[in-house]
Amino acid sequence: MDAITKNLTAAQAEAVTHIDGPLLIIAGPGSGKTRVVTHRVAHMLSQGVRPWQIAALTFTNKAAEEMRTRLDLLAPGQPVWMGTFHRFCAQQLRRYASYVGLAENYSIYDMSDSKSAMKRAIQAAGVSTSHATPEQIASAISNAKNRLITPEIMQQQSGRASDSVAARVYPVYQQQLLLANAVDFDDLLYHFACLLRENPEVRSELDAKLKYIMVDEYQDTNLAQYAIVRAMSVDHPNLAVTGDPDQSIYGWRGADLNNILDFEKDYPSVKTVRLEQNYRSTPNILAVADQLIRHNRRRKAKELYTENADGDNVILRQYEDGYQEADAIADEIAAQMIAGQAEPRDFAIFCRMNALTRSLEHALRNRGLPYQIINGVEFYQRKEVKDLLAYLHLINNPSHDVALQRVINTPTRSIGATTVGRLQAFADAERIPMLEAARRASEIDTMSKRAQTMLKSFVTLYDRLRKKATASLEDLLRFLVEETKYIEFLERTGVEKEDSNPIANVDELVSAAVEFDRMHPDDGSLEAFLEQVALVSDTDKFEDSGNRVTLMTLHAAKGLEFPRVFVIAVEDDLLPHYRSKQDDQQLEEERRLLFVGITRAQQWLQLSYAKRRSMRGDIRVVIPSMFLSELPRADMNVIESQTDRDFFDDGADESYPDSWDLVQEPSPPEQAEQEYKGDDTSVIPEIYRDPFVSKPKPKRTKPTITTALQTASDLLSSDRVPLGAYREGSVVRHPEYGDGTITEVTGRGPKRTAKIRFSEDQSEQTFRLAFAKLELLDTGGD
DNA sequence: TTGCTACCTGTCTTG
DNA sequence: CAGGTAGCAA
Repeated sequence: MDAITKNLTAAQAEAVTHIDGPLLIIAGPGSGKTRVVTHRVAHMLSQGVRPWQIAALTFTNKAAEEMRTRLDLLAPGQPVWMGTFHRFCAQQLRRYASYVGLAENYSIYDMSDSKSAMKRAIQAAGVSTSHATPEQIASAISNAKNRLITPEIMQQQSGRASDSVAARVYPVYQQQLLLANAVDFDDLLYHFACLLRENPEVRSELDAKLKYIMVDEYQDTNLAQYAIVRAMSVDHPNLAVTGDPDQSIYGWRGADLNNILDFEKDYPSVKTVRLEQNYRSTPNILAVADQLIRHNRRRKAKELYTENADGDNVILRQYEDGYQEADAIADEIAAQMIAGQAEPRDFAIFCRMNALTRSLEHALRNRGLPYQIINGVEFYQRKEVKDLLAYLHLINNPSHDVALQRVINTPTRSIGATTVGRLQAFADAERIPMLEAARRASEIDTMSKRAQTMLKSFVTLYDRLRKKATASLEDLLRFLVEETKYIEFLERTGVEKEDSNPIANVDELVSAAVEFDRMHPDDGSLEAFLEQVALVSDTDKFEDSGNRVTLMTLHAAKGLEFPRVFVIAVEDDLLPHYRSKQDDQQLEEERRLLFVGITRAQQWLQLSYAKRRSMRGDIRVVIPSMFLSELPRADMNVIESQTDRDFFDDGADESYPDSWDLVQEPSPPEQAEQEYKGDDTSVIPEIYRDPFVSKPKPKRTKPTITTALQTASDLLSSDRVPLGAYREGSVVRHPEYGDGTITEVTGRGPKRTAKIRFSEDQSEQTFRLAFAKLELLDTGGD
């Protein structure tokens, strides 16, 4: 026993000291899995294993970074390869690109890229979408790739109608991707797996080079990932996998639970270590989690236990509706913070769908509580960012047809759908990329002279940009924005943009480029930047640096832990999701999802549901999740909704939280905000500084006339006049219309509206008070 | 041929 | 509620 193993339990040490031969670590939640993995690497290094012989594969960049950080504490600066499956495959494919028909500068299509590529392929295949939507076709093809089914094999299998449609699109789609020198996410795994299968010399070379392979979250591997790992562990079967069948939540994207359940069959000489002691949660939380997961049939029995001290009971709480839920949770967070028990970073709020974070967001913002949302509208998905990235993609890879179609008329250059369609037809006929087709525009006889001229000038612009390809990213981006007059384009078209600030996003992208230049002084190529961008996910943006409440989906929560956790909307049709209720396996996966959520909590946990919830416009009566009835009441406090407000009595206004309505009575939430601000103001502005935090989105309700923004700073600024101060006779000033007098006030909450007669031209306009940029000059009353 | 508006439809989780 | 599409005006 050396220094590395001395602080470990017997089971942990057993796993850490096992170097050669297959190893299966069944690691329950909070069992110190990362600790074991990093100590194991450190131990291997101390025993003479060379760092470049080790590769650790994870599912998220976050997990890889965590591993890297913790290993650096034990064995600083060792070049052990750590990263996601997708990044690993992307790098290998750069080396072996020609083996699968790609060039080394191939592009990685993101979801929306592959979606448009799919649509084009469906068209080109001449397939009708009346029996299968493009999404269904895409999903069938994705499933095929995850199971390493080639287009030829898929065509031979006479499956369901949607499959046979997909089988016809599949080869066309792959053909077009190859022509565009591009891959989708599934291809990264698929191509590399096929490469290993068809090229024994490459396989054995990598097997020998990477003698020690580790896979994290092995329960989430699909067949392609399984095959990749398997292929690299034939001559040197020193494969160590960690996982927990109870935390498998990616079945819907091809993960095969059998990979871990049958690991012992695949590798007969395997050593299996079970880590069952939990170091994270209180016994109460663990008991609830354990009782829940016992209802699953397809699992390996596991005894979870902890020596941690008893904690608070788990709270199961009912609310009237989603808004009350949001307000009450925000109040609870504020209260726990004021009581000095906790700070924002201690809290996490989990939900099944991203859409559910909206009301929470609003409630937290109203109280000045700093928060971060892990998904939402992702920075790299925003239109202006995607536009500029598309230019970069096209500069890096002239065959990138999806990028070309995005930028060819952005900013508008009078190259419309018809022209693009003809260009595409010509490209398809000649089997050339569309940019190449544009160069030969004069050969396209169906095309008007005008369109040909426009295409020519686009190609000229492109060639000018392309000359800058080897400059620094910052220079390239600035040149690009300048040459395309992109800012002017945004200013011209973005007048009605009410959320987000597109120009600020452009600046943010430039900052990201500057940062990348700085971090990669040597290898800072355009290609590396684009790969980086393609392979970061929303989940990876989680940072513990800022002191903020975290909102995220249950899927994103895996692998993380928080002292205090709320799981919201534990309701039938949401959790379990209604599309999962038909199928037993899917239902069990939903149960595991809740299990993952519960086991993130260290000391305090609340599960909640509402009596009714408004979903996509209308309000529905809610049935609590069946999972709630499976939980042991001994470790829980069940709290039903106290207030019994009659929903229909109040009409539509009920659907807005009370805090909107500052007119009638000062609501408790506002008081909470005041108190909290007095207590500690330092945390509040922080959220608005961090460029990588999703910006608080203003409520989407469109103002009737005004284009004024309801910005977060408006909501937070203490000098904001309460809406109740606006009444008939008040004199106000509007930035555009000048001074005027309120002639009429109607509505409540966000709908509270004032009619204003402006003195300048005697015109009368109507404004929503919550949104209009009005300055109150005289209340006109007492 | 382009660009805008109004309607319609689907409906989740992600590298 | 939001993105995509169809239909219409310029």
